[in-house]
Amino acid sequence: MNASSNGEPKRRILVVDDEPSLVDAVATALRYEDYEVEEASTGRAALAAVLRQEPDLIVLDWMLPDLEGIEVGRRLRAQGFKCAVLFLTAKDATENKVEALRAGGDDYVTKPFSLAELVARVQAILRRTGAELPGDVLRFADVVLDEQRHSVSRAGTPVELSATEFNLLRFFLLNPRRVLSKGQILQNVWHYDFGGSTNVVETYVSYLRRKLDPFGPPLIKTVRQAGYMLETEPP
Amino acid sequence: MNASSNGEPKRRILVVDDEPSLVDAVATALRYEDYEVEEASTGRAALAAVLRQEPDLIVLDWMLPDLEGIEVGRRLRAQGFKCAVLFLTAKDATENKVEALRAGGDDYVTKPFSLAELVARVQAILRRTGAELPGDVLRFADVVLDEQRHSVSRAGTPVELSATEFNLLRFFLLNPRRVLSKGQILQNVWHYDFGGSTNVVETYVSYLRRKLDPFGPPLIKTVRQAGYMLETEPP
DNA sequence: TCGCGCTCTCAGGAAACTCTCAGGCGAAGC
DNA sequence: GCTTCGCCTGAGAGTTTCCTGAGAGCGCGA
Repeated sequence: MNASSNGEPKRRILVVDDEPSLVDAVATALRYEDYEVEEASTGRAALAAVLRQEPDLIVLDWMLPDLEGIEVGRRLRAQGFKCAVLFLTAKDATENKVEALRAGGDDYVTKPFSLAELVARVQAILRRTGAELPGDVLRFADVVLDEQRHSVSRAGTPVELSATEFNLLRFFLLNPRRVLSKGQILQNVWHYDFGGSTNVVETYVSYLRRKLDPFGPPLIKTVRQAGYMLETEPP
Repeated sequence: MNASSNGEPKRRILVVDDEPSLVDAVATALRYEDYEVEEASTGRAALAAVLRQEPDLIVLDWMLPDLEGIEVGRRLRAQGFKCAVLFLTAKDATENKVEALRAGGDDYVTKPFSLAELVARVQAILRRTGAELPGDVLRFADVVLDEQRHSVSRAGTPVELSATEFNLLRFFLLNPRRVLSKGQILQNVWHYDFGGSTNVVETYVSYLRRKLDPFGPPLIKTVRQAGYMLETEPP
């Protein structure tokens, strides 16, 4: 599994070490896992890069030409950056490990390390950090609805929906591949106990189709005399 | 610093290992750091203890008499427990480490380990998990809010805020990219239990926008019928 | 007591949204 | 082929929601 196979934005990683070949190897390995990687070779460059890139994680060498890696970590925390830090250290003494972790590092790897282990650690940390990510997310085909952000996108493109449109789509996403009668829809989305014309439903289905279909094949199928159904055409 | 010096409830930790002396040593060290610690010696006992205690973190031996530690971790995840896991493993092969991390464990320590290191790791993990706890500085995009100095700046320029404005912005910064309903905001910023008029919220959002937006793109997006959200426009 | 800043209410206006209506189109049935 | 019926959708009126200027009340320090 890579970092963005499901349409989520790539996670960003900053790699900081003064040895170009090492930075290169690590960056390549991480890019292969589909992360967005930037590189820096000094502590100050790293601080600047963080401001620009806002990475989710920093792979940070313990020994840098200008600032100690640990000092870089401290300054970031002091400025309110919460991103995770994975220290690279050549020293093997427990003392230093403890110091690194206390300084706000989330983990460390002792040089020399295998790329496989480093990548695994990175993934473990990001899985943990991933709290920012999906709230309650509903998906169907290439449609994503995020309840916390009240946002909808299709095929990666954000789509603006009004409140009623949003609720209607939400109801469809909760019942994919099932025919929903207009009565059911009225009851669940409009909270009408009953009565009333079902034309509102038709109108709003029309709105949804107009907003969603430009980005892909039709999603909402009408089943005459029965209702509507969220469905993708079989290829 | 210990776990509850600031009046927060103690964080709970469950220690699982079949070697009593080890459990004892670890538990004692953690209690010394002011965590609330329970102990278990088998996988099944651990599962039962989790149900009872709902710990924030589990220190889990890789090898247990009945269930493999990793299996305990899997079952917990399967049951929806999200608490962090720190594995204790005697095996030193990278393969196994990688497997553990991939299995959803959050970290691991190789036996033999020093208590100092273990405690440091525990604290590092809980610092992450406990991200809810307000740090000293909150940041979103180019907005920085320092709780200690009670100061706010955007794009480097200091911005003067009244107390209510400050608290409102603080609440937004604690919940970035999430829609906050006016009711939620009233409850958390104004501490109104009831559903009075939400016009105050609108007024203060207006104030915040007036003070913050001159320095950059809009930050607080209104989501009609739903609330407000701290967000930056995607470029 | 006065002045000042802060908090909050109120109300007008603008914008967005909801829903109705009616004409048109296509499918199903005769 | 023709009719009937159900569905689609453009237009627009009515309603809701939101924004914001103005100002009253309050507390605090001078």
